[in-house]
Order: sequence, then C-alpha cells, then structure tokens
Amino acid sequence: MISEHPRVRFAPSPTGYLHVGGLRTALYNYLFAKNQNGKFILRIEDTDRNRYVEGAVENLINVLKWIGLDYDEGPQKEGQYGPYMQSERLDIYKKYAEELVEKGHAYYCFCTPERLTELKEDQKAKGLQPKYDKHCMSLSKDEVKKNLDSGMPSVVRLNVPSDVKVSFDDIVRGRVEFDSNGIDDQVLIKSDGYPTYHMANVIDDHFMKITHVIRGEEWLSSTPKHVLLYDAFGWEKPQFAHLPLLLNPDRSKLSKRQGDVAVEDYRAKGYLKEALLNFVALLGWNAGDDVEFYYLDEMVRKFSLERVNKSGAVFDLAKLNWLNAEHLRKMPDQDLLNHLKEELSNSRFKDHAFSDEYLLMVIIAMKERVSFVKEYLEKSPYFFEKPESYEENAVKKSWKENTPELLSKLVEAFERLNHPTKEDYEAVLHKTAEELQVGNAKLIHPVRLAVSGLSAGPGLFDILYILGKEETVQRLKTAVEKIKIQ
RNA sequence: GGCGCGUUCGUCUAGUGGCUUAGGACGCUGCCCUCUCAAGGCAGAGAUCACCGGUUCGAAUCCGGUACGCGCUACCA
Repeated sequence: MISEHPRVRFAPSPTGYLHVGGLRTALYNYLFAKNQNGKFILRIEDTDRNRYVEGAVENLINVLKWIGLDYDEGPQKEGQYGPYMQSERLDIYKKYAEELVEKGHAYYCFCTPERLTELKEDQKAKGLQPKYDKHCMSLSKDEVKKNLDSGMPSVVRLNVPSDVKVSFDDIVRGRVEFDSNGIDDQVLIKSDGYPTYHMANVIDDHFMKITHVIRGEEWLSSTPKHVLLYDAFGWEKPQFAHLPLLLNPDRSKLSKRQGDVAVEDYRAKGYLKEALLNFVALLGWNAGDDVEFYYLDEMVRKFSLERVNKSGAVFDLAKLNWLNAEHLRKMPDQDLLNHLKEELSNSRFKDHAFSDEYLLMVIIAMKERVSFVKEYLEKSPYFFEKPESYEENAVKKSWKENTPELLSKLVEAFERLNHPTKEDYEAVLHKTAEELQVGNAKLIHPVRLAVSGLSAGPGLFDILYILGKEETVQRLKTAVEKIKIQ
C-alpha cells in the first residue's frame, strides 16, 4: 500500500494567517515527504465563501516561502494534478457527487434550515443525539428532479449505512474504530454548490494521488466519514496519521487569547525561521536520541511518523527562546551580518554607515550575549552611537572621587598608542594602574561605564578595540566631564 | 449528553516486561571561570510514571475499570 514515492499535502484553509499548529502540520508533511523521497503538495481549501479573506492565499504562500518549506506542487507551481485551489474544482466535486447519488450512496436533500433546527432541538429534548433523519431519502426520482428543476435550494448528503463498524489504522494512534450509527448524514455539496471539507478532501486526495494524510487530531473523528466516502467510490484509501494538538500553557487548544498563534507574529518578533522550525518539530516528535538542536536537513534525514507522539504538547515560549538564541549563536557570521544589517536598516541607526568589518567585530563580541538579532542594538547600542546616559547604579558603584583623575592619566597613556590592539589596551591599563597604585578594577569598571554607559557587555578590551582609539579617548573625556558623583 | 483520543519532573520528552535508586533538554538554584554580563563547565532541587485493580517471579511498560483533560458532534475547516 505504501507506494515507493509518497505524495502528501498540506491543505490549509485561507483564513488570514498561518497558525503555528498549521506550521507544524506542514513541517511534518514536508519532513515525511522529503525523507521518503516523495512529493509535498500545497492545496488551498477555500470552500467556505463566508470565511474568505482577501490576500490570505498570497500571505500563506509567502510565509511558507519565508520559512523554507518549498512545495513541489500547488498554487503558483502547477503540477499535473491541479488546479490546487478547491474553488477551481467545483465541477469535479459536482460530477462525483452525482455519481454517488446514482449509486445510492448519497441523496439530494431539500430540507429547510428551519426544519433542520427544529429536528435537532426535538432530538436534543428527547435526549437523542442530533442527527439528520434521512427525510429526503424517501423522495422519488421524479420528485427530486422536479425540485431540482424548479430551482429549490438543495444539498447532497452522504447516505451513512447503519450498524456498520468503520475502522482504520492510524499511523500514530493505531487501530481506531467507530460505529456508523454515530455518524450523521454529512452534507457533501452545500446549497451554494461548494463542497464541504469532507467531500473535497476525499476527492482531491484521491485524484492528487495522495498516499498519506497527515493532519491535526481534530480530524480524527471525521475520518470515518472519509473512509465511508472512499468505500462508496470504491477507491483505495490513503494512510492516515493524526497529529497531537498544540496547547496553551493551561492545556487548552492553542488559541489567540493566550498568546501569539500566527507564524507572522513570531517572525515580526524577531524569531529565526530555523528556531521556529526546530521548536515546532520537537512538539510531538523526537528521533529517540538526545538531539534537540536541528537544522531542516537533519530533521528530514531523521524524521519518521512512527516516532510522532500521541498526546498534546504545550507551546513553551521559554524553550523557543532558548532555541532562538542557540540558532543565533551557531549561525555563520556572514549570515548574522545580513540579519544585523537588515535590523539596522529598520532602526534609528538606519542613516549611519557601518562597515561590514566593523559589524562583524560587533557580532563576534556580542554573539554569546544575545537571543534575538534586535538585541545587538538593544544590549549594545554603544557600538552604534555614543552613550546618551550612564547607568545610574553603575555610576554609584564604580565612579569614585578620584576616578576622573585616574581616567585622565589613562587617556594620556592611550593617546600615546599607535594603532593599538586589544592586548595593547590591556597592557597600558595594567601599567597605568600599577603606576597609580590602584587595582585594575578601579580603572576597568569606570572605563566600561564611560565608553558604553552600561555595566554589562563583552570584555572591555574587545569593546575598546572595536570602538578604536579615537572614539575611546573621546568617550573617556566626555564621561569625565559629564559624570558627577552623586 | 454521545462518540473518539489522550494522561512519565512546571514544560518538551526518553522509555515497548528485569539494564531504572525512571534518563535528557528548557526553565529554576548554587558553585567554578571572570573586569561586568553572557556563553561554557560542574552540581542541585524537581516525576510515589493520573488513580484503582488484575496478569507476572518481576510493570511506567500488558489487561480491565475509574477519574481528569482534550477533540468532534455545522450547508466551518
């Protein structure tokens, strides 16, 4: 049954943005496809005209592109099984709905919404489960034709057989069995002519030759309907794999109310695509070893559906943050440089020019101290502008009465230096401290404060070297004038 | 309510009958390194494996029940 080259699909509905749960589903589909040398297809399930959102499809594609999950077939990348927008396949659904009606596996229903609600309320009042009563199934062929010809609103319903056990083998959950009596006569074609998810899904998966349906757990209870549909058509069923849900910290289904759910939100906050992908992959899957840091290609190599977990996973920001920092630290300096330049061009420093050489030095100095690219600017603004103020507590702690005098001596010594290296700065500072008969710390901390305005940062001599002699001296002089002991 | 799925440190998880005094990671605490802050190293706290019963010489691992959580129960996906 498992064909040599699997075909899987990510089939989102364009509701405006890509949900992180959707991202995880897309990722697993992608990983499985690439691991198995198969195809990853993008299909847009836009069968609900009421929920249509302008630009949602383009947005979805852009986000997928940004994060690096390239699809082999889909909108803007037509393959031989298109179109990949369900709204462009209406005639196909209609044709197969008619075939089902022909075979007696489906029937036209002309019941009004009013009757349906009434029926439902009636059943609820009697403690029965709400289910369509197959009322329209008793209509004769002529009556159906007459209604249809007269333009009466109609839907097509699946004729669910009673007293049948519907089961399938889920790759992550094992054998799952349902009783057909609990399944409603699902609407297949809506009165506006559009198919419902169930209908479109089964037909498309069949004609697009999908071998594995990998989707969220919320679809598990709908699967028997799909199985019934495959059987009604006499089609071979794909393999199913239902993924565990992503959860809020309180273990409810991940929702907007309790934080960000859109991939775009995380992107805007400065999360790296590498970190996002890595993090989301680990929410429900592991290779069985201790590896937690992954790049996409390594995940592809090690991924298998058999190792996907059954239970929901809480979306834990703290771990995402750690992974982001980890990916940032391990990123090649050249890539980091591009990120930093982009960050700078969107900041208040956008009009300043910094050489690549200079920025690279900043990157090396700050690399281990940042979790986000923007922190290069937030945590060490002094590399991009002169300190505007001096950290108050640090002033209190390290700026003593004799500090201005000590620093003046140090400045003199620095000024005599010719193209100093960081070792030169260090040697001179040590020597000056010795001459002035004070500990190194008496100079180091005030210098750090004078030059950066802050008390935390990279090694002082690295900072001085990056800033350069002229800038260092200038900042020291300014600080001596501006900082007063309180 | 009905049906289905799930339940190992706060969180993500390893574990598929003896190797387990249940391992790793994030987070947290402490120590080391050190001019500061990080990173790194080391150490620590943290899980009676939801509960009850059964099978077995032996169970987190197999079986049954209960509880709790979640999903579905639309002419939404």
